[in-house]
Amino acid sequence: MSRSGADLALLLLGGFRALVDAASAELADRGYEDVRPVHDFAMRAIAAGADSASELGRRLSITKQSAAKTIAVLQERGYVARDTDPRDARRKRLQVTELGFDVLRQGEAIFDELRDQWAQRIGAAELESIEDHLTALAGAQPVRFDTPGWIARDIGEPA
Amino acid sequence: MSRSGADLALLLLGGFRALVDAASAELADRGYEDVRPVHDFAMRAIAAGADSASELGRRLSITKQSAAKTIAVLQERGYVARDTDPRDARRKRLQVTELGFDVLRQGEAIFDELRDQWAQRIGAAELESIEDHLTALAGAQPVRFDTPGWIARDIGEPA
DNA sequence: CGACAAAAGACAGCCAGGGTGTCTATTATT
DNA sequence: AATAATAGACACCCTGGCTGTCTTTTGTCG
Repeated sequence: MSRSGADLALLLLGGFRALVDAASAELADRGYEDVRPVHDFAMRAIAAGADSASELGRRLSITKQSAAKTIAVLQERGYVARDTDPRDARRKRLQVTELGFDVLRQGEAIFDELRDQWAQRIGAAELESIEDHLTALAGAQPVRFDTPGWIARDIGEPA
Repeated sequence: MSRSGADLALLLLGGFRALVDAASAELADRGYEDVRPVHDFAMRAIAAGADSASELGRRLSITKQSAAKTIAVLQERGYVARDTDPRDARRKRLQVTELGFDVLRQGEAIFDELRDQWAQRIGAAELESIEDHLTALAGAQPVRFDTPGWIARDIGEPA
């Protein structure tokens, strides 16, 4: 049965949301109710070397001001620390805190568990085939993870 | 090569965005620069029978107030008409205009063209296999298409 | 070395598309 | 007839994006 292009797009979105919603719910169950997917993603980038608002903005393909906003939230919640950069007085250097790393580790484990479940349901080879195809079709572009609103929202919806 | 669960989620999102961004850009090229994916989706639901703000909200799994907001935008732009419902004085009956149907038809054609391109790149059977698997994994859940911000944004990003 | 350009972060205000709360009018149910 | 449920309108809020502006600091160039 051949589907419409719009159905395909919605299936991809549905798959994404199934994973992300499940991961967010599990993280909330583990005590991290205030961690949105975009926060997790930003922390990953910071942990990977984006140690300033401007660099984080470049990594996430968003403006430095938006990045700074996210950083402020993460700092407020104790996931990220921000101090002056000894090498450059203009900059503030970012670091993921121990708490932040704990979120990252747990998030990683949860996502991998969810993926395993998918592999068990459709077969590991099939899942890898999907991943390879998607990589070929869309994986070359850096995916923009900007997720205002819905993906950053509290779990427990819809209204 | 086995990937992480988070990578899988991002691949799905990347695929979705590749399709949606391309479709939005093409629609804009055809003169519909003010049509966001969420607008297209809302119009589909209205055309399919969601003839009131409350029903549209239920279809999209959003509040009636949010639905009303989207409707107001669509009405303003001439894609949807809203008049009193002769059967129920509480209601406003919604209808997609001719202009709105034109957007829907073009959007449909564009998405199908994009899907065909994918089928040509990875093979029609492979693409259908992906669709079937995704349907099995996540297709049973109504996907919430609420897309504040990024997906509703103008084409031409990132900044 | 000085002038100028580029970069950093902070501050301010704006936006889209979600949300909640409240209200009045209408319809449905008991 | 009384009450419950529903509709839309209005108001305000939120998140995570955006743009513009500013001052300070660093880098580049003549």
